[in-house]
Amino acid sequence: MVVRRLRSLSALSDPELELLRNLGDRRERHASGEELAAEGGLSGRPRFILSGWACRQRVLPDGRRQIFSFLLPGDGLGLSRRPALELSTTAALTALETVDAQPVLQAMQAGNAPGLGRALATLETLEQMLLFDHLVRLGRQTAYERVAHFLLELQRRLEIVGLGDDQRFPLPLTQEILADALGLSIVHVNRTLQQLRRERLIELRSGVAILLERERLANIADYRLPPPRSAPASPTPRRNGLEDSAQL
Amino acid sequence: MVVRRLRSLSALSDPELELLRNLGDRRERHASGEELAAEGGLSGRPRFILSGWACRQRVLPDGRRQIFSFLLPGDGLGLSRRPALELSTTAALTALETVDAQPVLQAMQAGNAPGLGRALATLETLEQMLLFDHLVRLGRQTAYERVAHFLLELQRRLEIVGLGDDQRFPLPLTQEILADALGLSIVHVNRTLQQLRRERLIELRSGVAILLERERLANIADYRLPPPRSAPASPTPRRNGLEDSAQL
DNA sequence: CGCTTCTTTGACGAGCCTCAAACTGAGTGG
DNA sequence: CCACTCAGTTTGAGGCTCGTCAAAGAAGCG
Repeated sequence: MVVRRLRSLSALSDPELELLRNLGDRRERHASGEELAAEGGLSGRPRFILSGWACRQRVLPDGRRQIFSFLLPGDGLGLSRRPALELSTTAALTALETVDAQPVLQAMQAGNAPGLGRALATLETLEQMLLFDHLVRLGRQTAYERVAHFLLELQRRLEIVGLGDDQRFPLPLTQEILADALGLSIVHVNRTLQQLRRERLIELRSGVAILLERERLANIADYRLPPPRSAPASPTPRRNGLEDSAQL
Repeated sequence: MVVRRLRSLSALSDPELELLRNLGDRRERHASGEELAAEGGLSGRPRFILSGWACRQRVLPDGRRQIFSFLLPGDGLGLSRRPALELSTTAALTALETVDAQPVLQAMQAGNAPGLGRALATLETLEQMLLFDHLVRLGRQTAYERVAHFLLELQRRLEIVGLGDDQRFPLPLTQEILADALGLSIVHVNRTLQQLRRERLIELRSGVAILLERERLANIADYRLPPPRSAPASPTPRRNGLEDSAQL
């Protein structure tokens, strides 16, 4: 999972791969709904996600909530060492399994992991790109476009780490969570999904999404995918990212 | 300007201050509307803004535009060395004056500018906080709240660098730019501003904004200011940040 | 089976957008 | 000094998108 994600960002040397594969101990499990860190920077507890979904969000005093980003298997939490402010909270959306990423950061600081350094730098850039995409969705797209764009983003991200294929992927989110991410009401998310289904663009049932017509969706949402960084991921036994125990 | 901004983030040693003050050469001027860098990372041309306003934005193929953030005097462009992707473009909103920030980055890499390192790290964190604030505005606030929140943010940021006081500040933006930042139509921005004026919460004329009732605005918009980092800025001869020649 | 959580549907209204046009102010040139 | 233009602001009318309220199904779970 993590190996796969980082390799998609930069070539890694054998010792670097070895380091990643040895991260296996120091695993941790978190229940759905658990708060992983009060701060945005998560300073001091850098981790990788092995399985499950989390999100970064802010809750307003009147109960409104805005989700900033989703964290999927292979993504990192708190990898950038920044002074922490109350930027956002990170919460597990499903049961979650993580590993300590500290050894990776140490190797980088010691200077003997240039590939990992590049990979993590690119990871940060990509995260920022996702934030920008999200701003465009919220600021300049209709509900219909937002949902389509968001589903395409998830499809792509999950395919990269080997969860799902080019049209099918796990989607363990309630419509309330979608609403809080996309800046819509639950009811309107529901109606929008129905419309996409009625038009045979997507299918959605029991935690699995299927993009029936990716091309048309991409046109609707003006979805442009990031330029590929390295060799495309090789086919892998399909997993849904929500198993009890996940690989690195 | 730059000195003031960075000092508000971290204590700086005398040599560090000296370094900043010697940045003066290698100034550059940019006309309003000019594109400063095609990429988000701006890699290779790190700069500080001495005077004028810029923004980071993305333009959709159908002409819609979303502004991600505003860059004010004292802010940096392309300071983080990230692999550049087509994340966003940076454009000057007014005539702009910048200086090369390369010497600062070099001193940091050489390891002999810990204060500057902290300052720039905090700067990045604050930038991300602004992005999150922006996401909340776009996703979960009404037009009325958005405008109020945004004006409060600008007031605070400009006060920190000594432009304007606790209720008055320069605002060289057209309503079209406001609309593209706040995810609204020009017409609706106009109506919202009128409402705020009618209710005697703000005044707006010829490039200057006045927040008549900051407290009430802050309540309306649920605006919470970031925790202060160091001593409050000392009073300074007021400037509007748009002069022909600006100080460091 | 009965609870809770999630999804779905309907009715209604408010917020915001679009279109269109008038108005203002700052140049620019005759 | 007066058209004239051009960018920006303001106003009105009308309509679509999306939110709110309410309640009825489904679906998971002990």
